[in-house]
Amino acid sequence: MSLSQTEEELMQHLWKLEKAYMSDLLEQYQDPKPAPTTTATLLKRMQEKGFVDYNQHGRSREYYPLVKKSDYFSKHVNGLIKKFFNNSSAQFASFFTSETNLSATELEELKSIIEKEIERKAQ
Amino acid sequence: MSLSQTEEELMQHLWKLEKAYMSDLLEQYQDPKPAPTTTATLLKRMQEKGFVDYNQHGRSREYYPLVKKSDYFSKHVNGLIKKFFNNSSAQFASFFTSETNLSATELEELKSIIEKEIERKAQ
DNA sequence: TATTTTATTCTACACTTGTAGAAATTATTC
DNA sequence: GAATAATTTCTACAAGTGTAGAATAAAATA
Repeated sequence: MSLSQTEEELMQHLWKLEKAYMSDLLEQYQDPKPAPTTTATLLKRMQEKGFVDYNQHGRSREYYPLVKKSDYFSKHVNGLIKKFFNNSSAQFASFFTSETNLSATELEELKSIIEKEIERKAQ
Repeated sequence: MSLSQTEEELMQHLWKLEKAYMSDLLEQYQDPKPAPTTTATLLKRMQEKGFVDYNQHGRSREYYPLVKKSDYFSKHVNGLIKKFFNNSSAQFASFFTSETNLSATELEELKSIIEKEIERKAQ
């Protein structure tokens, strides 16, 4: 089971806050904010799907994510790579590098990341 | 308007074939293949969404994609970058490099792609 | 030409998603 | 303690999605 668009947006807020009450989550939205009941519905569905849980704190609940943002994200990227590049990360990387508009600085940065990664692999 | 999961799968087949009749598309599926009516419904919806069109060839239609796979893909990646990395491609690239399991060779390859890209940018 | 096959449209239906009001519950404040 | 505010659940409903049968039309074949 995966998150829908709006559920994912809410999840982003929760990841950012790490844990949050309803009111905290509502604050995160730009105007026009969704109705509290809307957010409550989403949280309930997300809980059923196993993406969040909560601790009852007095009258209300402190929600927290059950999946890490990085894991969720990795799954997405890997899905993309699988679907569009026949499961080849290298092909993806190549496409990514030439297609996205990385600045010269960003490219240099990326190059050094890769060099470090090559180092690390060589150990 | 975007493609749903199953529509996207069908689109992949169409991208692969470049143009195709219903029967060609049905062939692309593994067993259990969807009912022809299911595929027909999807094609119709995809046409309404502006992702495919067709040429009437005698009795039936030769479908073709209206959007390029690379464009569609770019949009996806950019969406991901925006959502998960606050719109920083560099941050994404860094994450990508350390998280995916690129082999030493692939890393070297990627490095040289980046070097070429740096060259190109320097012009 | 009559029959079979193939492609398309229409209709349908269950499930998911986006959205939120009504009602119930509980906490807070006057 | 009574009124107000916040939280949650229930209910609801329109769109979108996954899936395909019935009906139709047209083409291929016997």
